[in-house]
Amino acid sequence: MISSTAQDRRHRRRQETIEEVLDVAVAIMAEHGVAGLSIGEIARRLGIRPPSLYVYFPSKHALYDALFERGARSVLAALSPLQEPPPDGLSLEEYLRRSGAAFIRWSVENPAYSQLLFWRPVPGFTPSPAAYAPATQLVERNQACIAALQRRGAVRSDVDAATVHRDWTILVSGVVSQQLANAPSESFEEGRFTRALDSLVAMFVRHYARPAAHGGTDRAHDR
Amino acid sequence: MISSTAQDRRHRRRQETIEEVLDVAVAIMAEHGVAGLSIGEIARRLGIRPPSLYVYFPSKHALYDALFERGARSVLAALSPLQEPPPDGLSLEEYLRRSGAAFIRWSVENPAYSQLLFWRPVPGFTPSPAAYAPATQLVERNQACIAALQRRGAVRSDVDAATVHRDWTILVSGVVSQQLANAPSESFEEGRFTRALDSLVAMFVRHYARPAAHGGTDRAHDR
DNA sequence: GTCTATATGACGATAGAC
DNA sequence: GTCTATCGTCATATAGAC
Repeated sequence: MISSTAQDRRHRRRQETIEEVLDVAVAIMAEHGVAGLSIGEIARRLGIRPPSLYVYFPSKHALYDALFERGARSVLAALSPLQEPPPDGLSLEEYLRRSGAAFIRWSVENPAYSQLLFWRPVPGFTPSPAAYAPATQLVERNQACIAALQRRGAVRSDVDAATVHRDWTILVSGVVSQQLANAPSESFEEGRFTRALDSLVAMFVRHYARPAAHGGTDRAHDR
Repeated sequence: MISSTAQDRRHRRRQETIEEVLDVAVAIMAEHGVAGLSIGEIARRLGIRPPSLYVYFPSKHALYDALFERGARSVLAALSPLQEPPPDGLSLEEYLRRSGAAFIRWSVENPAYSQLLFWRPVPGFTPSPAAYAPATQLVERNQACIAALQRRGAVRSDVDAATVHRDWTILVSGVVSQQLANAPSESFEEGRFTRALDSLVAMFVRHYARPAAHGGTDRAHDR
């Protein structure tokens, strides 16, 4: 049993070191770009020699894989407070505004992760299924929410939920892509593209929401 | 005069070599990603030694700069047939559909260039003003077209043309970003995101077009 | 188990012979 | 203009001290 606690301590210490390595790696990616990450630079900042890093990660690709999984878990956590079954009285507009804002905020505040996750800028690197799993979960959750809103009558019934979801991901990824490529230093609040979200949600809802029953706020294109 | 023609020939020969180098570089970027470009690989494919390339480009960044300018000129050329002042009877919807399709098609058919131009995946590289000029011209042209359509009465007058242009670039870059990141091997015609263009144009026009005068096809949100 | 020391080969880049 | 030789740095890998 003593050996067990010793193992635990060793294991915990190892995990702490791994987290430290990943933290430094994220900082370097944020400064020099995702492809600008180098083993030597990580070791330099940690005050160790490059070969020591191979104790924790068998290769640079394995390091990228851990970063990918960490990033996917992070964005999943950033979106978890408002996901799964959207609260009952929540309108499509409110759901899109909240989930869109949360995702876009995370993306511009974690540019290194979002580039690694959504742009694939590392030549030979493909994430492992394990690292990819949280990312898949994110997409599925979002798609399930839109489908639920459609069953609830908040979304036009003459279009596939998958199509609505696809178009929504295009809008959101367009905002992120434009903001990060053209003005990466602007904050979420003051970003010239992030501020377009409300306008885009209005446009999207106008096109895809089921028109309200109590009058004619909108009537083209449905049915 | 003889020396002049000799110089011309030398100069032409040099330009041909430069174009050859750039062609090979684009092919490598398409295979291994923009950051996967290497001087050694270019030399290998051209059957020369790496140092010989420094006769034509003083550094790898200068090579990227030439590639950036070449890409910007290429996309500008791909869009030039339908630009500047949009033809008189052309509706907003038709203009967006055509210019959007042309840009998206170029982007998915030239993924290496579009990543270099719009994603900035090379750590220390920033394009020179000369290389950047054609890209600026592209944006200005598009913005001018939207402003012209607004003056002509095809676009709502209660919003800034710059806002309309910003939202349009978000849609288009969203399509490109999603298509290249998730399914880069799909063609423009069969792409699961490129095919969303018509639907997105419809959504966009519904929100931003000035409603037709002859009836009530649409009436919400337009002053 | 974790580190230092050291080796290999590829890279971007420069100097200088031809 | 093209080459050889060379430099410093990188990712990667192995050997061996503690």
